[in-house]
Amino acid sequence: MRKNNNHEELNGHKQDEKIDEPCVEIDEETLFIVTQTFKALSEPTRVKILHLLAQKEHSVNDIAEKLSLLQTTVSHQLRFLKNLRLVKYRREGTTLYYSADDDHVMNMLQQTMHHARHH
Amino acid sequence: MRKNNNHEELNGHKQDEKIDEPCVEIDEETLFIVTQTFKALSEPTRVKILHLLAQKEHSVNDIAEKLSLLQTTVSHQLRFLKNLRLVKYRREGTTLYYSADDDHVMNMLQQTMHHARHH
DNA sequence: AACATATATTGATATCTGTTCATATACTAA
DNA sequence: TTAGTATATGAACAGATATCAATATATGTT
Repeated sequence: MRKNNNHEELNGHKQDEKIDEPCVEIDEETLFIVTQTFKALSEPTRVKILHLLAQKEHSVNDIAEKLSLLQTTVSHQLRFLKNLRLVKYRREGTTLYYSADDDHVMNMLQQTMHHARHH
Repeated sequence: MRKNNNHEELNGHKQDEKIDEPCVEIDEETLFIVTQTFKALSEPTRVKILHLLAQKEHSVNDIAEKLSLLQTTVSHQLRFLKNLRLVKYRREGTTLYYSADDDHVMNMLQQTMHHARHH
């Protein structure tokens, strides 16, 4: 593999207009965000977690128990999702309640699951 | 990793209704299709290829040249996309012209790119 | 037939990544 | 403070995978 996966170089070449035609070249920043977003939805564990959070907020342990996963596994995946701002959390004592935080992505997930179920 | 990635066991437990509520458990087949679909969109090379095919059909070599990729790399990714029925091709002599073949996925890609460009 | 072109396939390799284990941190209560 | 609970972090391992190089296949032309 020879990919440029470091998100650091987000230099500000913003003066060129972002035309929204499909024939336009994809700038690196857009490409990174898009691929990362889809990557979040490309793993069973993360999809299960997001699907659970689509109903209502859950604590880390709740998620781990409901999905039969280790607490540490859930925590790792939640960090991934939180870095992408797909989930957020609120604290209550020592418990963190996570919930979905990106309507566009959650809608895509529901839509695609529906699409997959009906062939 | 301990995942069940083989798509073979698609046993027919179809008698239970496919309710379309978010609180329903995800069956393994749906989960597999959904994650594979998103995986297709989770890599820069494949996104670039699909974005190119969003405009019009292209031959393998055209794609390779336009994206500065090796022919063999493009061929590999096209096979991946074709297995998921995201692209199709027509033959003209020795040349294969590939084109997009899944409106839902192509719309998702365009939508998400648009979404990413505007924060 | 031989040759040229376009694409596919196979194998090797390096990189990536999801999970696990061990441990650390954060908060609460006594 | 100490103990207990909930969560996060870091290292390491194993499995997955994107790319590359070499080769094979397929089609068309002469």
